[in-house]
Amino acid sequence: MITIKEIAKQLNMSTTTVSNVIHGKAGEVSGDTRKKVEEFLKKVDYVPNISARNLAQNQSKIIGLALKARADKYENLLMDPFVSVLIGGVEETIRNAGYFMMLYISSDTGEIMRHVSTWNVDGLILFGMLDDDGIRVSEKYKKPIVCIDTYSIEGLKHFTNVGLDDEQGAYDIVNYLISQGHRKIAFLSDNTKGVDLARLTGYKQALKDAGISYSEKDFLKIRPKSDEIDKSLDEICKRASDYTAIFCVSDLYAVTLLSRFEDRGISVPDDISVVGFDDNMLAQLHRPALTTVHQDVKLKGVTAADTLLKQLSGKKTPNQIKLPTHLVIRDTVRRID
Amino acid sequence: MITIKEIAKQLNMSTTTVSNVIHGKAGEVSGDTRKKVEEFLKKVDYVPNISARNLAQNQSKIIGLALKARADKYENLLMDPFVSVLIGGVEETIRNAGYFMMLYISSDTGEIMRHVSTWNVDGLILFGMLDDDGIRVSEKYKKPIVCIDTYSIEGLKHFTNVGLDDEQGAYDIVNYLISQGHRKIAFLSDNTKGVDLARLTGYKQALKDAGISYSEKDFLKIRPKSDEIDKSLDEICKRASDYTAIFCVSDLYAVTLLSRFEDRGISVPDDISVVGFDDNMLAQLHRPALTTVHQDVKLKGVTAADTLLKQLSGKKTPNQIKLPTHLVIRDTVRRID
DNA sequence: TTGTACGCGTTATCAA
DNA sequence: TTGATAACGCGTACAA
Repeated sequence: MITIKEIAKQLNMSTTTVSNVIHGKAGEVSGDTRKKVEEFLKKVDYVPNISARNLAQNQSKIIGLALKARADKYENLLMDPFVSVLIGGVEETIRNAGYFMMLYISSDTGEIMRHVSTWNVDGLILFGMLDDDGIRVSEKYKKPIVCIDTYSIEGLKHFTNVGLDDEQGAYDIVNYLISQGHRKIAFLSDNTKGVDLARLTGYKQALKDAGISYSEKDFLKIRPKSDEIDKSLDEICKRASDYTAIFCVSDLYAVTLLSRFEDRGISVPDDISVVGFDDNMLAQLHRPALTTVHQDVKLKGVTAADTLLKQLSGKKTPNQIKLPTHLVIRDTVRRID
Repeated sequence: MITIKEIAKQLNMSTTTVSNVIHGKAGEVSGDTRKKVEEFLKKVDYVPNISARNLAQNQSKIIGLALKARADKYENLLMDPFVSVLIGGVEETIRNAGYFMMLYISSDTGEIMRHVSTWNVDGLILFGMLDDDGIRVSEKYKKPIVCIDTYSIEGLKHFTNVGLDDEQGAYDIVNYLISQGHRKIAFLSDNTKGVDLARLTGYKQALKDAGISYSEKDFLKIRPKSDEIDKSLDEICKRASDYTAIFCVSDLYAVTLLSRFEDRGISVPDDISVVGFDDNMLAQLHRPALTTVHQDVKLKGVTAADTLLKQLSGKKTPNQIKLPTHLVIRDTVRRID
């Protein structure tokens, strides 16, 4: 690793001049020396030392992507196709802008914050924060923050959120179910916070607008931990006969349920209709193919990164960005009369 | 961000003392001042500036995970469940060891190397390198490198590889197919390099050992790019009737094929048997559930990271680590006579 | 046991 | 147009 100092010595000039050439401060250096330096740089394959640069400039060119893992969910957050596609979108955008991404997965907000300050991260993208996590973060960290899928009212005051019209998406698909003659529709999820709450609200609203009543027992709770999922799935299967359709809060759950139904000889959509939310690979590859709500997950990641980049360059961004959804009708809903 | 200097000033002592306390050099500092400093550190929530530390120590505490994207495959590498689970395993291991992970996705080896040297990355995990990529890397970069699933003979000379007994796994499942009476077995993949070559070799060997001949046309080539995949899948479907079974090089392809067969009214396993490789979520959730070869992808990531960590602490590691596979028999193979 | 002084590689300020 | 020099925050050899 050759340094500027060394280069300057070998070229018999000052580090300033070399540095100026590197940064293309054309006005400050004669075309002649510029050429000489540039050639030399190429020859020795000069690569700047980012630590030194960061120290001198008090910045880092790093954007942190902090994923807060829910302890009760997967052992491996990246198992979820949603998460990985999201990361892909963020990474690509950040890289193209000349920044670097540091991925940090943790269920401990404090740990995330310590990490972010040691590295002097220039900006932060937060995913999976619930309730007041975000506020705690923003008290410590005074640089730009963009959230993904965060719905806490407090959080929204402090930073911009990139989300989805979850409520509308849920409303649309439940409404579609109703238009196909369904009136006994259950909702399946593992919690009632954040995104899941928004989708639950859309579901309830659609029922209400159609004059269908909702009661607590229409909420089918799945427990995703590997040692519990089988049991909770069995419970759900038993209660399935009370309904003509089930709206699952995600494709992953919908497809999981579909498989379980198939194993038990329950035929979809003949015996019961099932719909999901996300439109990911699972929904597309499964047979029968899943009727679901489409969202562009990669775009979500790209948008979040773009928004942060804008803030980094001093631009204002809206407080709330909502990406659209649309219905994807495939083969898991039957018209009933 | 408070600095050591500032702390020393406020406490009326030298930076050395503060630094010594931070690094737990117990012998060098009296219990009294130690306590005083420790309390103060906690109070002001001191966080070291990593850039400065790295500069002073000429290290970075960063481990780079470089994924070489194949331009002809997905638009988004992280779409592949294999890749994302792998990343999860690496990240977790690295984080638990007090290191940080920097993810870098690129199809340009030179770009990866520039990135790695600017950040003065302490060690490197490489995935997706084919042929001589690895050698080019190792010429520039003199710190520990661990490869994942790299089979180039040249590469193996230079650094340790964490792989799988791909050949054996392929041999086992093709052998299973043969034991079920199949003799017309096709191989489906998108290339014949690296891992795919190893699996192809296992497949051919199993055929050979059973006295079944192989010809070029038994290689069914899939083209995974989104604008080509439909066409190539159609071609494959047409040729499917020549075979009683198809061994797909990955679960992703196997499940993709399964869906396509279903759409065309070809019944699996009644009309044709299909097997995959990986045993990922797709294989488990699809119905009929896929008969496949299991590999522990997360363990692969964990092992790669562990191996690198060992090298970082000066230990020797074997040149080649091969993780085992095992057969998972589910519902996509029919016994024929 | 504690303090001083310097080096790490870069950028920035100011003078020449 | 160029060069000397200070500063960024930390670790550490060496002196006290």
